[in-house]
Amino acid sequence: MLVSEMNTTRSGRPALTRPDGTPVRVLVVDDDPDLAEVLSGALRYEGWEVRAAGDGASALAGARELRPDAVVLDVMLPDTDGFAVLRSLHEVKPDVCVLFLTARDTVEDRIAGITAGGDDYVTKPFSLEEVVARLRGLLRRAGMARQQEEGPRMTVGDLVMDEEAREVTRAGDLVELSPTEFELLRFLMRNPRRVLSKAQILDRVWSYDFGGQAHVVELYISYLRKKVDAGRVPMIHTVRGAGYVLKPVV
Amino acid sequence: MLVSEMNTTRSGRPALTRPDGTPVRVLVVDDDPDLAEVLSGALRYEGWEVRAAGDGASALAGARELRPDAVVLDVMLPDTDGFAVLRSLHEVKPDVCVLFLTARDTVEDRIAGITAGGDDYVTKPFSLEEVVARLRGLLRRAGMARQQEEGPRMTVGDLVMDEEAREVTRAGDLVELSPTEFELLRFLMRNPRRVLSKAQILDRVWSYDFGGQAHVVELYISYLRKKVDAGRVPMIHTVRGAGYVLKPVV
DNA sequence: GGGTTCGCTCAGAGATCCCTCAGAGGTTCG
DNA sequence: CGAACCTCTGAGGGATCTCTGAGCGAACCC
Repeated sequence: MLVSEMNTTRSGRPALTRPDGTPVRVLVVDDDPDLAEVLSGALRYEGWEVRAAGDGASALAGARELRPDAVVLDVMLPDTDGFAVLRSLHEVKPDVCVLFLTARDTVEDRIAGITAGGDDYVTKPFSLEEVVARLRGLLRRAGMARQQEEGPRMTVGDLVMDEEAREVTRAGDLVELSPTEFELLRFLMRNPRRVLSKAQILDRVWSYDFGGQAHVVELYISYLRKKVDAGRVPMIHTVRGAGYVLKPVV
Repeated sequence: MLVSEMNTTRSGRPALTRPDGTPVRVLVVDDDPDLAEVLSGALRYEGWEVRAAGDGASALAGARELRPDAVVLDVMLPDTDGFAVLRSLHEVKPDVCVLFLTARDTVEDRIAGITAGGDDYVTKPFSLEEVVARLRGLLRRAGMARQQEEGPRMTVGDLVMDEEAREVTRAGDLVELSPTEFELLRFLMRNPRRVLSKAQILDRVWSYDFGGQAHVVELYISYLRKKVDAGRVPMIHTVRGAGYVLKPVV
């Protein structure tokens, strides 16, 4: 296969593909057009084929047409509730993975049983990294894993992240991270050798409704350095005026 | 056999398979579509091939087509009762295993009749872990046990669980557990080194109609720690903001 | 070299998460 | 019918996490 024919993300990273090498297909269902747009953009950036819908009816129509591998589905929809849509979706395509989006106070309500079938959910407001990570997890477990680097393990130099165990080691030593630190590092590790601006990081790692300053990114980079680079050859580098890079030690 | 051809669960665990290596086939019969959906999802997650039916007639049709190894059968059905279906099922496939779903107040002699035939039952409302465990037990006893790790014994580090004897030992010492504690630990042991969220645990270990808070999970984790980790190197770890992991002591 | 911008780090307030205890209500079993 | 056990709710308290603000140093620009 020619390199030019290879399915890659816009970022140049090899994409998670279907077994036949074609892009993963995802349907996004949310009645907030802005949110649907942001989500679709983020998923396209992963190199996936995306289609959006605003209600249950068009979600079903979209599913019939696209035959998606995964669906990102808001639990609260104008016409029906998510659980009914889930059933119809499984009728259309029994092996589809579903990632539910729920409001924080809906969690205990109708979510019962959803994760039992292997599906998953995230609560609003979420970060795009989290949505992408969960989707990748779902797709991987469902067998959509043609990518070489497959398995829940990610490596940059001597830095290793096991997403399932939520464990990070540097040169074999365990590095304990808070949730935000973990997500930030995951984003950096998924984009090694590539300068990421503070704005980019903020957009991906922090929830979409975060109102604060880009200053937090500096703060969390400093936390990460203390834990990941502590006393070792640094992997996290500042590019003044541009952002940060994670580079494997040569 | 290639690794890629191996029949595995979505969670990556090796699946229980038929003697020829193909997935176990299960028919789910329940007239509540939500429940049938959740059950089917959970069984598919085990790596099994599942088909659902909502009444006795379509159950028979499904059985003729799928030729299932096991049937999960609601005793109360809209058109007939489960026992009539059972008789017809045995005509279609004499060696099929049956797991009955019964209401709490089902007459006792009927239950006695069920278990006499080597089949089993669970009372509603049940937890998915319980259904899956019972099915695995039935299939194992029926000779559907090609999996290496077969036998009713499960081991993580020095922690050993005998599912049939309902006995748990840590480093040889007997650990006495209540029913819920036992099921929680079984779920953890079936997913070692893998962070499980409170929602996941709730969906799997508690009954599908449980309306309470995820707070109970914390409580039961604390009970388990007192019994399993008591005075020893801890195996149960909290991952703040994510869930819990069971890890063998290194 | 001096001023300015940019980035790093410390300190601390407030929020959140998690653990544990105590006890009510239900169930089981003798 | 009573005792033991089990399950769950609620509250308190402690630990951790996240973010703001401020001070300081380094890099950049003239």
